[in-house]
Amino acid sequence: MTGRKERADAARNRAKVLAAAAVLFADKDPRTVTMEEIARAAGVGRGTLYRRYPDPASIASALLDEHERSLQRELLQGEPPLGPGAPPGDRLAAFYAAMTALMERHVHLVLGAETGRTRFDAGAYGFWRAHVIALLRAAGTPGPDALADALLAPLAPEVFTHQRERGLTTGQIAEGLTLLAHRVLPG
Amino acid sequence: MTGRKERADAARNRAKVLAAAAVLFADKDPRTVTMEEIARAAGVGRGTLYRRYPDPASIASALLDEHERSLQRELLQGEPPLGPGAPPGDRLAAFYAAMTALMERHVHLVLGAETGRTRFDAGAYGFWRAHVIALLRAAGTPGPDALADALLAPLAPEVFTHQRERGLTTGQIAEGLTLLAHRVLPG
DNA sequence: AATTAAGTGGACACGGTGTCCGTTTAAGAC
DNA sequence: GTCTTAAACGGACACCGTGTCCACTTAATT
Repeated sequence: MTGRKERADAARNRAKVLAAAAVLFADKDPRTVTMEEIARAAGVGRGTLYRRYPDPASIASALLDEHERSLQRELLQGEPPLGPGAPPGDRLAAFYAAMTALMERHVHLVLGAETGRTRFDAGAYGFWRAHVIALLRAAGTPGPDALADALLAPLAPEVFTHQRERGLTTGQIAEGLTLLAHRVLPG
Repeated sequence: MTGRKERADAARNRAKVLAAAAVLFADKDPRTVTMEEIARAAGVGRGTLYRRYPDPASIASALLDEHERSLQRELLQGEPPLGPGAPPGDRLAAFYAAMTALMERHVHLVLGAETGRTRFDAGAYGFWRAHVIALLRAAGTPGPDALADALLAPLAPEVFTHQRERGLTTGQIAEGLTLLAHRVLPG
């Protein structure tokens, strides 16, 4: 994945950076974490940081990557209702539940990974989108392209954060989305 | 609204600022418009700008205000299906259509008005939220609090922009939301 | 041990922020 | 019309983050 050979000092610094960044994203408002800050916390020069990552968002993405890939694998090859086999409505509900759970643990990173609209340009969004479109098609829903973005919108980290701050529990949020899934894709 | 008497020069500058800002928000990426830039374009000192507005978002909000209030009036007292009298599903669909139309004309400003999560703190969001909750209650939908935010999420300006850039027309977006409205609130 | 290419980190120029305060100017009193 | 005063103005200032550049260091190779 990362061009074959990595020098020992480079690997050491990459680890330091990721570890330091993980702490920062968790401790402060993830949107205010700066490159300078990460460099300082990691004990690394600014230039070194920029060599690998263009901005804080890409560092958060690197930290998030593993978790997202894991969920993507389950969607493609896992057990129903998350994986193939269950009716579309159930699969959508399961997807919502999984994403909610992922957010519960990693909102910091998702917030840090998204500077404004970055959300849609990231590879992950394309994956979720394709998945939802497939479910809509399987249910014969008209205009799946437009609907898919609408159905993914509630998963924006800002929405999740806002709901939690309003006093809603993760469970309540997931229940709301389950209802949504089953009304949109009855079955 | 603004403490009764405003001095002539103050009023003149306020007008200059709003006019200049309107142009800037329309011409460039609204999220990159800076206070310095607005001050320069308006031919006004930085201090003068800060006297009234704390940041570019508040200026965009000021420009947007009139349009939002107008829609709010229609929701409360206008003709059905936007105003009271129609079944909840139809009213939600009409609300979606109206918001989509408003975005079509003023995405620039909505994008400029929202720095990250500001969306939820703004007064307008509370209004939309209360409206949607009322519709959900009227239809006897369980857990309206959690669902309301989910149903409003597709109206985030970033989502709209993304959809337009993907090639969807405003009409297709509105159709998708209409379908969503009627599936969530059948009637 | 010598070579070399990758990696490092700090300095630099730039641009935006928000505040502070000496100066200007409109509005009301007489 | 002048005077007074408080509001409004605008530029300077100190600060912080950005992204680049390049002289230096260090790991890997022969």
